[in-house]
Amino acid sequence: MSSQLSPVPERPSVDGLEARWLAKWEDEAVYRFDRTATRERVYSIDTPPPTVSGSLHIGHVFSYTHTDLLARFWRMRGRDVFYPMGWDDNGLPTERRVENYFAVRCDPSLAYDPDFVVPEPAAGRGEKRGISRKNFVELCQHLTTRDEEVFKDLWTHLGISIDWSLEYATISPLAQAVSQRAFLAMLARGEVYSSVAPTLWDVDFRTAVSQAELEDRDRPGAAHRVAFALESGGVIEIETTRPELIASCVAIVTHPDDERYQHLRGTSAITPLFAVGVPILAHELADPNKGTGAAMVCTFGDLTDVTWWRELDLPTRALIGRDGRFVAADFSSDEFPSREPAAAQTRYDELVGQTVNQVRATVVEGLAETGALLGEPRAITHPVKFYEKGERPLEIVTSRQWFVSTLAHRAELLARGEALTWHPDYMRHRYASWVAGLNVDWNISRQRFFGVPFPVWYPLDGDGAIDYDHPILAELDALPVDPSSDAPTGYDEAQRGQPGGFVGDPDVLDTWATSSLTPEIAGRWGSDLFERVFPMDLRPQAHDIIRTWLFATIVRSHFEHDQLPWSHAVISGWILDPERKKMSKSVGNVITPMPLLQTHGADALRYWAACGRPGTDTAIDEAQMKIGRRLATKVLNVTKFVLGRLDGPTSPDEVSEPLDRDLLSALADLVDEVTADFAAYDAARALERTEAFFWSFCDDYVELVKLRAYGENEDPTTRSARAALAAALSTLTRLLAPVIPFATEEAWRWWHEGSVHRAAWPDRSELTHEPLDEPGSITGPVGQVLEAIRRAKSTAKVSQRAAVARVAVSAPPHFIGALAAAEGDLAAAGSVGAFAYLDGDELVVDVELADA
RNA sequence: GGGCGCUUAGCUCAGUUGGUUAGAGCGCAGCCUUCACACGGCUGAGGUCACAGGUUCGAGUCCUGUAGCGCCCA
Repeated sequence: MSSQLSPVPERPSVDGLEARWLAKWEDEAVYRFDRTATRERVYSIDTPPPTVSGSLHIGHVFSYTHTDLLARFWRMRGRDVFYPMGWDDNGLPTERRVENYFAVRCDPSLAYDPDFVVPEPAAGRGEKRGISRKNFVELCQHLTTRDEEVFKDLWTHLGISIDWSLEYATISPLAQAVSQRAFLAMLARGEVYSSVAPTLWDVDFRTAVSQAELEDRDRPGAAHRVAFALESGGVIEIETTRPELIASCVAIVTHPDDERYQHLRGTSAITPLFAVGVPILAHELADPNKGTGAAMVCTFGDLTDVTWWRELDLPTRALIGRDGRFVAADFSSDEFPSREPAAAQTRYDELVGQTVNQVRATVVEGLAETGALLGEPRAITHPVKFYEKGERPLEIVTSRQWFVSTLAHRAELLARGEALTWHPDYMRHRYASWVAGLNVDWNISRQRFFGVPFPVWYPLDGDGAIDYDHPILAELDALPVDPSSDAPTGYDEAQRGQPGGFVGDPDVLDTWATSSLTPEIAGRWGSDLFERVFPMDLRPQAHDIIRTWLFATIVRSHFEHDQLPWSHAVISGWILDPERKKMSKSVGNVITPMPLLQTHGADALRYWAACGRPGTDTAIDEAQMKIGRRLATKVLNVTKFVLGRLDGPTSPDEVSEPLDRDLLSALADLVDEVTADFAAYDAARALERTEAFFWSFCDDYVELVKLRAYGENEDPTTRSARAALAAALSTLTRLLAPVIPFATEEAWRWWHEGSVHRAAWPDRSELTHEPLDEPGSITGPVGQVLEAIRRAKSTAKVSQRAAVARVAVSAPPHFIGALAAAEGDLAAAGSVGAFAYLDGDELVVDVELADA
């Protein structure tokens, strides 16, 4: 049997432990989920699938370690831990990475090239080669598969206790089937709808984006004051930052209480340059203090225009096309009812095909020439909406999109957020304010390529026109489908695009519309596994994706399962660089984890991460990693020492000496506290306590009992010391195991068969019968006097081994009693010849060194 | 504009429901080559708890306000 134990090396080291134990864990399937476990026994984690096309940075180490600490705790507590890992590979970030990496772009008009070879990585910023959609998707698959290996390698080396047999990817056929099934279920229940509507649009990526993907950026702009002629004579002045949209103006609005414009309400104005009549209306959102208090409503300059357009039931005069350039318009039509159609047309035709900036310059010039521009444009800085990954301001383009109905369910979604347990608790406000601020339904259509297709086709009528009102839905057992290559049931592929035939929905789903289903994907929705793991226990994630991933997952679970997808959300902070600046690619301060891992070791990095409080941003700190490494080394060394003292098995029942019993009583309290900390999702606090106890165990207790533990094995005081050392070491090793899994495993296997990571979490019942007194009532006073003896030697600049002739202690009786109970140990540890005790209120220790 | 955090030793941070003299680690200084560990150990110095009021027998902790930093939402 002892051959199962791992040998204690001459000089223990933390170097090289990773390689040994990773292989062994894999071999022994230490982290394998037991699929037969019932829900009560399971602890399930909805792991964040990282976007593998993004760069791997130290922040990943941080947050994923936090989750692993909890996984390891619950596993040792006897729960069957469901801890899968997935990759969020579908979506625009991957497309962009593939485009840049290989210098290609997707051209859906091209035919598939079956002989296509994966190109060499592109060197510079050359012209991008067009390739077919299918070839492009294959290239995305190729690169993500490779990127995933890099991430997997990091998790593995960090000792993240994932069950790799549960790996998933959001572009996999499984995920596609789940996503399509969930979409169809929402459609059947009326929670998703398609409509032609004003949509936030990125003109570079040429796709719609959702509210969750917006960000405001401060941009320089100019307020132009423009005079509109009134039909009744005179003018009304408006102020706008987007004069280029005057041709799409549909109304002027003022605040209902704004008395300056009371008399004009209900009358009409004439747009400059294009001479289109527009009504002057009232709306709450018109700010009397902004500009002149009168604003022009265009279709569409911003989201407020959309609100005005909808609520005031205004016509549509859309001019900006999907590429961000102005499209043709007919100024003699009902859509653009110009009073001077010929002049307007001439003026406008000049603008067609131009970009927003070009049109603005031309229009401002025209306004100036005609005298409609009042004064010089006033330079301002104002927030402009951007797609978070985009480079040009978003436009609003009218197009057909699929929407998930969120606004109508706002109150229920807020209630879900209330019911969720947040760590830290204040993060719930992020969710609440996001949900409260929703102003459009969730647009899930993306006009892109590498994603999950909508499982939908549309019939074509006899003229070849698309009938959007009667979509043909995929059948459940056919999922996943790709409507661009699969024909719907009842149709033949030859009918694609033919009158009387069909067309596939050309769009793909928003990435979040699939990754919001990670519980269903990882849990194999529809199989028995799902019932064993759902709803999950834990959602760990960073705070920047509360409005996307967390929100979207709640939405889906609310609709699909009428419950929360998990009971706890642990929100991790960000990693800052050593100067406490946020890491970002553009600043160039991103730190990659692998070199740090190689320098300091996995346990060291994990220790640093474990010190970070939930939700708190943490600066990268190599000094802290060194401390972690030292802790790991100490575990090895103290274990080597204790094992060197043991002679055969021990039992806590042999712990008879007061000092030893007191140590275990204090340790029993520690176990309770640390267990409570972990159960409250505060691993940092658990570590802090454990670490403090561990060092005091090494520095004081071990030093005190060292000599006694050397004694004859038959001596009860020797056996007491040995049994206490063994019990304490076993307990502390297990308490530290989640944080430093490699060193604890190494030390544990020197005297245990099987993994510490499958060992039972400590319980106070292992350690103690009845405490003699308040825990610490002996180790405390003994420690204080030991410290005084050391101080005396340190002050006298002599070795700690130097002999002490006499120690006189003046203290209250209970203190003296504690010392007397451990006098032998204290004498041995301090090389003290004699003790003298005096009654006193204050502690006074007088140390008389022996002559040298 | 609304909201949420943060501000404690040179640095990074603990400090749960108010309760002796405010803690830890790092760094710094001094000492000790000790038979588990020099990738170590021992000891020490170091703080007006951002600021101003208030509640209380008592405030780092509770309340109000101010300032600075960060973030979320609009």
